[in-house]
Amino acid sequence: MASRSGSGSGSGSGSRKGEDNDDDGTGASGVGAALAGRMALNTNKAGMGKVDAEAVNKIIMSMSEGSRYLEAEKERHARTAVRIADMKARASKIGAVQRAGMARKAAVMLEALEAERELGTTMVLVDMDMFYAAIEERDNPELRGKPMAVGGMSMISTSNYVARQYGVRAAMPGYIGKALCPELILVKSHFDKYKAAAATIRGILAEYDEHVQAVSLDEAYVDITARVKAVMDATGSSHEIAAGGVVAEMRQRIFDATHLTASAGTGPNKLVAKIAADMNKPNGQTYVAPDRDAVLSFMARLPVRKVPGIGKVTAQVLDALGVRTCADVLGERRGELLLLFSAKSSRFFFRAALGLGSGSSTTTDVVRVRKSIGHERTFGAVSARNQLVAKLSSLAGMVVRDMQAKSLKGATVVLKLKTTAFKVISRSTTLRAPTDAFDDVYGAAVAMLHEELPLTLRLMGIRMTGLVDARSASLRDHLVRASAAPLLPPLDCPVCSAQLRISTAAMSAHVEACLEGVTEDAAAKAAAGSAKAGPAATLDTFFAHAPLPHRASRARRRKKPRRQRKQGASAAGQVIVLD
Amino acid sequence: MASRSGSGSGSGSGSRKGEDNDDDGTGASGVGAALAGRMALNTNKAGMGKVDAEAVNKIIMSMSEGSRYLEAEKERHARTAVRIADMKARASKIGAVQRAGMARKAAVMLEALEAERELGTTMVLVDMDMFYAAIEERDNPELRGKPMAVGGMSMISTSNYVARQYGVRAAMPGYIGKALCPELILVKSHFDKYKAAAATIRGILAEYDEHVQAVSLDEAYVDITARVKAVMDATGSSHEIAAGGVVAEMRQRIFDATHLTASAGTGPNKLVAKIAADMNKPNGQTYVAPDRDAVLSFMARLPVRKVPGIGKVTAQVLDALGVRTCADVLGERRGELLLLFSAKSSRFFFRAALGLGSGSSTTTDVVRVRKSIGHERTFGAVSARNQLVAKLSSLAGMVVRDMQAKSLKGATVVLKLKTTAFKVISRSTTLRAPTDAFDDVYGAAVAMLHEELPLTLRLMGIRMTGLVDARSASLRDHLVRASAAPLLPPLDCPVCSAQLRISTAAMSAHVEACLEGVTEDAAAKAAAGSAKAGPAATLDTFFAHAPLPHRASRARRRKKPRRQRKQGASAAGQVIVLD
DNA sequence: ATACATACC
DNA sequence: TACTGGTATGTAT
DNA sequence: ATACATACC
DNA sequence: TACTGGTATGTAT
Repeated sequence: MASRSGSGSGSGSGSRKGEDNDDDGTGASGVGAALAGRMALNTNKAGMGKVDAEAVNKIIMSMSEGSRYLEAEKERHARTAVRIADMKARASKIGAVQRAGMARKAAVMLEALEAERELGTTMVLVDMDMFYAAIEERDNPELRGKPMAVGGMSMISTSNYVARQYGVRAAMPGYIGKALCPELILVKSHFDKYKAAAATIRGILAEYDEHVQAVSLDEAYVDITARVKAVMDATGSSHEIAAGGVVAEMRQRIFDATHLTASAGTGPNKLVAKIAADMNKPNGQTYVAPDRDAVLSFMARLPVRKVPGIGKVTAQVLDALGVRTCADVLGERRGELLLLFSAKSSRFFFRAALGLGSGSSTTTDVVRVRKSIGHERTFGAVSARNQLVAKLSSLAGMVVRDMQAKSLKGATVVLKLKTTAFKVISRSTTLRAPTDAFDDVYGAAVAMLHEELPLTLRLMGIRMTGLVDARSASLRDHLVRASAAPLLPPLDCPVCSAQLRISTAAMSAHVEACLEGVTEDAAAKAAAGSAKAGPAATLDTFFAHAPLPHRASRARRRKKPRRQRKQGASAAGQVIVLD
Repeated sequence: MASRSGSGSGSGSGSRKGEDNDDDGTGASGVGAALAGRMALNTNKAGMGKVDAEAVNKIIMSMSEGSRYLEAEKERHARTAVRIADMKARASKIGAVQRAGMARKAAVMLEALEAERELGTTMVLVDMDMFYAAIEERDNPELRGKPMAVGGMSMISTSNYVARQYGVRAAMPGYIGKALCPELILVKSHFDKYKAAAATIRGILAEYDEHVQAVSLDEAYVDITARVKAVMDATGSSHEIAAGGVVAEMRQRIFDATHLTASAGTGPNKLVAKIAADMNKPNGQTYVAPDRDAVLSFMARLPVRKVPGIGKVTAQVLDALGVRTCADVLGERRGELLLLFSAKSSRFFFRAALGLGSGSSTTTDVVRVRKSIGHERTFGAVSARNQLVAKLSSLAGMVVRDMQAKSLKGATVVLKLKTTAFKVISRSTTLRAPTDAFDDVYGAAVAMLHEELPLTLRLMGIRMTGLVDARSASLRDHLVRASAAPLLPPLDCPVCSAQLRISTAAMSAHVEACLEGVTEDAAAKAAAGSAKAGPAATLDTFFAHAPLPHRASRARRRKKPRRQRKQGASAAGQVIVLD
């Protein structure tokens, strides 16, 4: 249930900045209040100290009154309510014996997890303060001290701390911001400047850790283990002093280079570092010692909502079970968690509550591989087929351009639609072979769109998944086509060029074998290709440090339409995929 | 990849008996020989000591020459070959570092598994010797000493030990048996007698363990833990002596009551007991002490093929990796297994190689719940729609009758087809709600069949899955319809005028069938059949000891056809299912 | 494979 | 007037 | 959810 | 002449 995003999921243009995007309940009660809470802001956040939450929520609700957006929100809220009710019902049915048994089982699991604890790493999360807004203020001093946000009337990316006093924050529509604070200045975004600053910052961070992991333009993880050790060895100072000094130095250097402030968190893994960074904002730093007790007491009082991966829905569900803090996760209710959530979710909760981080032993070994590429656009209500098709063509063009720029092909075309009632629909088609051709992508998308129309839409998107390296794909492609062919004509081996009249099964075995002998060759070609491809034209905050050669994923075959899957067309020669 | 059937999967009418149904390779080499090996018999089995494997295989192959069956076998063999080649290729790519790392990981896993070992139970598998054949010999002494098998020209269920000398064994077509041994006597089966004997035997076994678990008519697990302990306490004898005495007594009592001999295996769990029972056949017993070393040395030299759940395909794949015995599983290759197989499969291999049994702590706590009910029939080549539809109606009648007799309803109708080329096709439809109504089952099946025709078939089957208790289902049904089915109008069949509240797909199938004049007929037949067919009308060897109250599984909703899933029809009120 | 929900910035 | 865009992942079917 | 392969008796 | 029938489970898509 909880979604766990790994180290580097990220942000494209228009992304909102993280320091104030919250949404939890206020202290109010009742259904209406609960919904208000769902939409409203959290006063616990940086820069929100003096906000009158009730007044702000009242304005937000009045602005949304009767809107399609609010109606859709209510729908979602109703579903969460049903889900919570169901879970509570299940919880109430748990007998004392079962409860005790599960609590014991949870204790055993927790012990096993504890054994995985590693404290040898010193990780820092550096998080730029109100990044976009800070850059705009820096470059236009007139803005300082005034309520300001980067974005437009439809959506705000980041707000400065003055604006936050009024309840104006990221992911809020500009017109609501204006309602909250009529003097609010909305500044258009300047991504080139943000990217330039981000590059400067990364350059500095890379001096501390060549594998610095950028999460977004304004956030990055830096492994300072070696650096801290060197300082300790040289100065004889404690770990805390050494780490504190290194982080302070990093922040100072960033400021000197960019005139932007950063906050930072230091801990034995990314999870702790990330949470710590949130505790002393803006322009501050927090340290958690690489010590079991220090980590546990740091986590204990933490609301689960602060754990990255536990969002508003999961936090609400947990709250309904009486679980609010990480200590609660490890306490009396631990057995229920095991019983009521999936194995993955409960394990994730337990790991987080123990402050254990994401699992993989070292941080530098995780090679991020892009898994999808897509674009989506919001527009005014459109029903006309020809208009929608035109927009789709434009989206397909963007996606194809990005795939080609990255030498990737995609196997599955995902069409995303959002109706004017804010209902989101997704449809997907898996192609016979991965493609980067406009006609394939556009054709599949249009076909799916036509299946759904008539609709009145406010958004469409196209995304490609099942990405493979374009060059290795063409080889594999051949293989797949050959092996899926119904009858058996003479076949050419795409690798050694031999023409063989053998069964398709034998042929695919042959090609596999040939492929083994050619791998280095292909890899070399791939390397050459990527060298000249150069830095991508697209905004590329994600995976900024993922090595180029793309791990080819399993080739996929398109399910043949049933009509064709007749007796004659035996399944001979299919490529059997191993588990 | 390996399929793990639990404690009690079983046998229906025409089931072959287990003691000689093997199929592994002989010592021959080369592609042809490998295929021969795939089809041929294993001379390692009970009663096959003097068989000239090569001669037998030659005859078998010559009988099958050019048959559709053999062609289909070759196809399957080719796929396994590709799969093995692919796995070997993957294995060859494993670097030394990765190999060492995985071997270490495997060692850790093995240690964890070892911690789960339980030795407190004494389990026996009682396996009747050549059960059906023994009963026929018993009741017709003329057959003794002559080569004989129960079955017909198309299929043999069991053969006696004389016939096995000729290579005649279970799961072999009778005409091949005749070719191997022209004097072979084929005796028709008499299931009433077999069932009567089985009931007598179970009655005896139940005196030792009231929860005796019947696997099939001729096999059962008996937990004699308490009995053995009582004997030890009373006589002061060792565990081995006490257990040996109890098992010998059981076998003697079975013989006294039925004049049939049994073999038995004794061990600390079902896995060990089952394998042990195979080691001293016929009319013998084998004991494995409840001691870690005893179990490990018992398993060590065992070919993996002897592990229940590792069949001929998995054994071949393992063999290609150099894994033949359970010791091999735990040896140098253990890292590769972890890398090359799914987590479930490798864990299963490891557990088995350690002699650990199926996992659940005690044996008596596992309540077997039937998960599907179905029927299938082989017939001569048929292409005609009306004939196929008529057969389907008959199958639907059988399935519906069985569901009603057991007070079950099924959510999903699975149609199974086998072409005259032995290609197996399955199609399934999940209904709006679980049903036990003929029209629903038949309608869905016919609709799917029509989607596939034209085909020339040799078999059809219908199976229902997603079973729920019929009474609780009707409640749930209401719930599901109320929340998930926005509009489900009653439809009138324009042919028979019946007003049916079924899906449109089912309806159109119904109409088609009506047009062909099948439905009323079939429905009438089915009704008549179910009326006079008592609860015991079906052969019921499976789950003989499963308590009646059926655990209701999650209700399912049928995917609405896309046309209906439009903007207006919001998803409000759906039942949200928790994880 | 497909559809959708959740989460992050 | 007016509630983003890009990506990953979990879960159910 | 759907399709198919493997396995057992 | 001629290669079953009933059930469970794993895996991929």
